[in-house]
Amino acid sequence: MIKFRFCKFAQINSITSLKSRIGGSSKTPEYDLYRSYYNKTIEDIKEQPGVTIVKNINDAKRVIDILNKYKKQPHAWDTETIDIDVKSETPINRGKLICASAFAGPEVNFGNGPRLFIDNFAQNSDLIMLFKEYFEDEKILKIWHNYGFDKHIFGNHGINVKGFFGDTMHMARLLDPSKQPQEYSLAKLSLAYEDEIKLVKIKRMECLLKKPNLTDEERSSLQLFKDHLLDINLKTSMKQIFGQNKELKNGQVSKLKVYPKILQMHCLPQYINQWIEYSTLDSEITYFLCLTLKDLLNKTKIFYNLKPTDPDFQTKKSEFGINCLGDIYSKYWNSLGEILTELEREGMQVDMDHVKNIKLQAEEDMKQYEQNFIKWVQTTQEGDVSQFNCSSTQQLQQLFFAPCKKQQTKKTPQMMKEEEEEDEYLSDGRKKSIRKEVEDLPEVKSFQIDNIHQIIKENQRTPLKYTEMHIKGLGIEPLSYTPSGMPQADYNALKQLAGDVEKQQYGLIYHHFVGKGEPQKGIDACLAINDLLELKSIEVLLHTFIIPLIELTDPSGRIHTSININTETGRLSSRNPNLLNQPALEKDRYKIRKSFIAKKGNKLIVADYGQLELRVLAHMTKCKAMIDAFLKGGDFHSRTVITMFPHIQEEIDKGELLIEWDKQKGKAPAPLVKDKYAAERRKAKVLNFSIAYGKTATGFAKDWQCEVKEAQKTIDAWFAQRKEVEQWQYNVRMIAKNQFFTQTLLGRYRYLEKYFQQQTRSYINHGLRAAINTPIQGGAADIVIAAMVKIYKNQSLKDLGYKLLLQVHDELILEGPEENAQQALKIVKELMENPFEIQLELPLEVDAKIGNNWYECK
DNA sequence: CTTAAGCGCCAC
DNA sequence: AAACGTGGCGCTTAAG
Repeated sequence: MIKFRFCKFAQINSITSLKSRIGGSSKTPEYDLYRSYYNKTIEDIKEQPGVTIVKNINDAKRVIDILNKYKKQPHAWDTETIDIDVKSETPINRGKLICASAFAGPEVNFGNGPRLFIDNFAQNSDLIMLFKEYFEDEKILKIWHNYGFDKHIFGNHGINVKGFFGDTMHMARLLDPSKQPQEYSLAKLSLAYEDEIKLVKIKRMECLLKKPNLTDEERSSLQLFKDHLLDINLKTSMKQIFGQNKELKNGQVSKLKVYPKILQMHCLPQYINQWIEYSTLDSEITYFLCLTLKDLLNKTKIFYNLKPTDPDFQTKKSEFGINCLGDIYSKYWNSLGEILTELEREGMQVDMDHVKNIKLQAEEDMKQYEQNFIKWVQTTQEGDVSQFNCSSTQQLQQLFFAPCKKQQTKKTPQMMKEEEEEDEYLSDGRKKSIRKEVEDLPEVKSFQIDNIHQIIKENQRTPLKYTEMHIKGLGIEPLSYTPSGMPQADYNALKQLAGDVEKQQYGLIYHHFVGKGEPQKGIDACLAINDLLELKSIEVLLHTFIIPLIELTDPSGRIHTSININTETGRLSSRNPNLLNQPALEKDRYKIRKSFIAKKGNKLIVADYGQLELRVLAHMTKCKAMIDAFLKGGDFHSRTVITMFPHIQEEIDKGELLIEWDKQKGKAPAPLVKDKYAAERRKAKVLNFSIAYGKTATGFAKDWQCEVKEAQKTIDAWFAQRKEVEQWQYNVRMIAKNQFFTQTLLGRYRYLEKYFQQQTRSYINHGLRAAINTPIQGGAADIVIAAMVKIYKNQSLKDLGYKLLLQVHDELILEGPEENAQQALKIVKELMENPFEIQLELPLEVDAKIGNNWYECK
């Protein structure tokens, strides 16, 4: 092999010399360099047995004919991309394809065998466009791993991929949602299901070899596959194949691993063969993994609400007409896979003027609070602390609670696991830390700060970049401790220090200063901490919501979050940015939800399920009291209150108290529960929500600031009328303990071995809480997913121009033409209230609103 | 420069 | 013996 053919090339042959071009423009000198070199590389590629390489138009045309010839069977695809940082960026309008690989079955011979590699770089950079018609043919089914990503990348090339057969990541999630998130990578799954995949491969081969009308082409493909590919079952990670230990200047080898850039692997002769092997293996594994997972999903039967002792255990279908996980996939999750990509691409329109406005406002508001607080901190310190960082937890811990001893921490299951594990190394060669031991806080601790005054230390000529700031602790008794044993400096703790400043009920720090005979200082401290709390709350809004919104909105003014199915309960999650945790209305001081708007001429429809999880609980437990309360309607928590307190029930019976009153009918003839018994109602509400989470008396006592006994009495009062819930929870816990799983409304499984294998109480308790929570939370997710599928498939909504934009756990957001809003709203409500063919034990209620922005619709 | 841990906080 | 379930993510700090 001729290396360094061009002199100038030496500079990019070294892995480290090339600065990351990821996310950059492809019209750069570096790219040109790759292009010029690549022409030669691609000509010199060694043909690998079993792999067909497409490197010109003629190859492409020939291969497309073959793909079309096998259009009756699904084809697995995978892509490799540049110009995108996959960790932090949406692939929408970002990222380009440099090659694609396919596998359509071991018998499908693309010329040199069943693995297909399509080049799409340099002189071939539009080769993929020849496949446009193929990809857009919805009759030809394609298999993907993490479909959303590839679909968007193709979208960037103007190819609207259709014919979605399945996503192996979603299949694996459905089959077993209880793994760590990183365990769903193609590499990890191929390892986890290695044995099953091998069997599927062999069976497939046997079946194909028996095929009566096998062509010569097919026979030779099968032979190539058998000789060269059949035994390759595991995908090695890119890091493993291409990672090298960095060479230090002194010639030693560092533990630091370095990796070539994607383009280097694609373009440099020393990588290209391995690169092609690596890329084509991806689609081949996706193909067999899909067959394997489909099989496993179909084999995983669902017998919900049936005990093994029931006579029809083996034969009875679930009430939803679902026999196995495979049915859930084909009925709901397959569509969901397609729906999520559409939500992502559609995105939400952002009112940039509003966001920029509130950004300025927030920054302005923060200034004064920050000044006030730091000014106060300065009064407690001898040295200069003008650079005190209010966002630093450590500095706050030091300021308030030092000196203090760290609390002895109990070993968490996580720590026990870490102790057992062998040393793990991080990608940069560092040993993965085994949870650092924290130390006691000294009275004075120093922190590194920017040397803004350009102070020059003794024995130094120039000012160093950093200098030190010393913080002397006030020595307040810590109120609570973090898991690592440090004093907690969260909202709760700081609030207790400050007290209620408005009401002049000063908090613990006031008493601290009073003890020292300085009450005025105490008041000042409370005021300062109060300002700090204000500052922190604004900071959170600014940094978690406002700034990311500005940074991540695309040039056309829409924001595209990426939506994942990656929770253990089957809920969705959202990233870049997370749009599912927008501040609740009460906390949204800058009305951030007003930033999410409908396009001009459009309206948003926001449709919420009312008390969805409680309804799922009522349905699954068949709890009479709860179902009854829901059927009667009105304020559910008020209804809960009256069943818990007999004297309140009496007042209702006598007509001295009302559950609800329509204000349009004038003044209420009697007081309402939510007014007269506001405190009780609040408790009932918390109970209603928290019991599903498995919260205990101790937890309630802490929240309500009462004795555990009293909390237990309230809980008992709740359960007294809801015996079915108690019984159901008992049953579910028993199944969890004995069989290590729990099931959602639709019968999806969540496996709990990991909680019960560890024999620590904390882990087991966690498992038991997860067991009773998952059916409810996951059941609610099942309902919303079913509703999304119904909405997506509804022709009337399509005709009205309404499209789904987002799901927020129990809420769906759609956008469409203003003139059709009322009509669409009716349909959406109807579909959401009837997500299944069957009716539940109680109706589902949906509250839907029309508005110009998300705020208006709430 | 990078990565990761720890903390804290947002939602349902 | 623990004490409320499911997530994403920004910031600080430490370390290679």
